[in-house]
Amino acid sequence: MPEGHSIHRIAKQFDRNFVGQKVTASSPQGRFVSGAKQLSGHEIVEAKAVGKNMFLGFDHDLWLRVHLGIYGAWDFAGEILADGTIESSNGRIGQTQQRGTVVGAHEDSLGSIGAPRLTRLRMSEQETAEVETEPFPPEPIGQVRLRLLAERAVADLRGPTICEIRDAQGVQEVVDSLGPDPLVDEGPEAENRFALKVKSKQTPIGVLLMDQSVVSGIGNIYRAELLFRAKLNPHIPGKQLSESAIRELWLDWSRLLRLGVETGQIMTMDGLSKTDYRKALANRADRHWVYHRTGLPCRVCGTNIVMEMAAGRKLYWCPKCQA
DNA sequence: TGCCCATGGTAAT
DNA sequence: TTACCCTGGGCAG
Repeated sequence: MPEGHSIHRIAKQFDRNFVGQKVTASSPQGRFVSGAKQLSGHEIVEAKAVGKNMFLGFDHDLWLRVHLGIYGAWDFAGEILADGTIESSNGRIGQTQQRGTVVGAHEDSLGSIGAPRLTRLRMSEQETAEVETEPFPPEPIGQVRLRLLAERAVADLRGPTICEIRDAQGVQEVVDSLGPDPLVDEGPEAENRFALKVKSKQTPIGVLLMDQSVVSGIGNIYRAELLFRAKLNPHIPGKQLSESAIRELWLDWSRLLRLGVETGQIMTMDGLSKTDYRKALANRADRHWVYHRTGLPCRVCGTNIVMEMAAGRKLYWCPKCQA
């Protein structure tokens, strides 16, 4: 269920621990045997994310395209470097109530990028890390579609919607079909592309934001939160939005995506006190303005948050703030 | 233990 | 619009 920020974090993870290495590829589950055979023995030369797609480049013009869909996840194990920016000011990471999050002696290995530690790291819509005690490489857990085994690190892919081999041109075709991603397409050109597209559509903005050919990486949480932050009624057709409102949406998405990549969380509430911010990082229920808050009072005006289906997904919004 | 739900997307209807 | 893919967590029983 990861939105764009998670995919960028996963690509970074590959960049840190796999780029420059030859891997042995296999499909323990048996559903990607031929693909794994093609990749096996090749060196990973690049990892990049565009929206919710991740592309791993191998030598000899081999590319792996992975889309995690709603269930997918990557499990990393071995001597891997993890990104510790979710560390909060009191030096602790994550929340001890949440199963599998980082605790105790392991904290410092995630607090900064330093010497590799033996770790197991699960990257999906949430991230969990723990000290690995098994011998390396560990037995695959669950239905592993693809295992990429390097000398000291291993990555297991489970439950993806898409897992396929392409060449560079095939990758470009996918990228061309996607709307701009603020972390890939920086600068005014990307913003213009987004604005032009939105301005040309009669479709409600609440639907457009979920359309990956309009803008990349926004999922159901970011959609609801972006609209609330912009005080926009989700039903307004794209072409009826003011130019400045559209550009502000793009800028806000850029901000939130960067923050999400930094923290590993979909953090959409700003202006919080340090205490509240820590609470929000630790507790999903305190993290959003409207998402998943049907019937609860709006955090700004007290009006009950409503829910309706839009683009086949649940959309949450405040009828007063977003009138 | 077994259901329901989920931060996606596609194909069939 | 609906069904389905496919996995795991939460929660009712």
